Amino acid sequence: MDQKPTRVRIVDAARHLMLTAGLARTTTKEIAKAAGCSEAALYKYFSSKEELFVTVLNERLPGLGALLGTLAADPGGRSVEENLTEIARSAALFYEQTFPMAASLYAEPQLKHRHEEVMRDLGAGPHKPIEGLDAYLRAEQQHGRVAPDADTHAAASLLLGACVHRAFAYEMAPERRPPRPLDEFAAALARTLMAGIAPRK
Amino acid sequence: MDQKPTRVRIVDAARHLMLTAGLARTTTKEIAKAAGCSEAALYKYFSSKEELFVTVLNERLPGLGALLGTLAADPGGRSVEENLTEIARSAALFYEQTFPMAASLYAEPQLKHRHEEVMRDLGAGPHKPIEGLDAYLRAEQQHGRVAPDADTHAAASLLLGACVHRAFAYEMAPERRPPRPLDEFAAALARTLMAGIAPRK
DNA sequence: TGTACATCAGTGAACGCGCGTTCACTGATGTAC
DNA sequence: TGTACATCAGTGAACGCGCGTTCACTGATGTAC
Repeated sequence: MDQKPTRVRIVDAARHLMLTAGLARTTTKEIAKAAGCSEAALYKYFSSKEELFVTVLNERLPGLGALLGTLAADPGGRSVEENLTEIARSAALFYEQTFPMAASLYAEPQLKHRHEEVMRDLGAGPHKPIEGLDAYLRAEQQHGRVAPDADTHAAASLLLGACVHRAFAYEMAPERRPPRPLDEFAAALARTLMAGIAPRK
Repeated sequence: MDQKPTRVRIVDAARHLMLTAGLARTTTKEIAKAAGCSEAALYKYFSSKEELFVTVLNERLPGLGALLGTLAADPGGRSVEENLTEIARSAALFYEQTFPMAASLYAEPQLKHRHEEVMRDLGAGPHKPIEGLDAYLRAEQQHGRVAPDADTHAAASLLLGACVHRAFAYEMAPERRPPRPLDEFAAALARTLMAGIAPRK
């Protein structure tokens, strides 16, 4: 059982600390300790701590785009409401993981700005899932499974917004659990939203 | 034109820096400079920097509860959709102001934890607006202006979530403006949501 | 009124500490002959 | 095969810096007699 390469262990350690300890407590010393190497070793692979952070953000943050893109191309055999439930579930899990780290960036405007530049060049960003869901809903509109006069952008904002809010309000406050389990929450959002955008019979 | 008391100038300066410069760049030196006093003066009024921060968070963050409480007690002469539009407008403005500062706390778990304790003792917190809006919607349900089988909690999560998400995705990224102006956004959310929870005729 | 003292908001300069970063170095592995 | 050298991942110890905090002090104002 030989170890992973040092570079990988460093990025993993940094990511783990950023998620659990908060950006401010993620120091070079702590990263090195968690990665099992010296602080000096960090600088063999990254020119600065900021570059290491940007690497973590770009290499190790999961994307939400895949699921949304797939659905827009092929809605599958399920109803719109079932798809929306699944999207809400995935989005809530995604934001639970991602949100604390993204939020941290508001404390370090310089780091946030560098991250945003990279995101923009990649065509990514927090507005992308909205656009993806919007595209999916418009595709369903074409198929007549969503009312022709429905505001798909508003609907996308509502659904994903509720998932972000859940992460914002209830994560990292371990003593206060969300009032509803994830599955029930996702289903309720999809049902409530669907009632507003379903085609009139 | 005599000045405001030093304590007030310190808290104002700290708040302003937290909002504009980010938590990590809000140092005692910068606060003192902005308040026009010495760093030592900070310690005449606050026992530590953290206490100053907690003071700012508790004394100077606006609340969203007031509007929601008023509406629950007295829906006024307007339609539910009009009220929801107004709520969405207020909430979006509120989160635009508040969100960057609240998000900063994710970088400093210790500070975040202290803030949460105070919030809990005050009975406040980010889940409260949801509960307030939920209460308002249930009141409207009593009056027959919201469908009896509507999921009011899901509806509240959707509306306020979309407002948080707007702040999250588009604030502090000055080059990328939100795709829709605030008024239009708020109206679209209210209309889309209302279609789902209005009583069936 | 003048005088002696108490109070108190605020300061300048220094403090120790932990941070990100650098530097000269080591020891293992590969390679040429 | 042995020997001399090159390469390279990684290190221990130190560096300067900026941070939050403290301390002895000042100078203005209030108060007792």
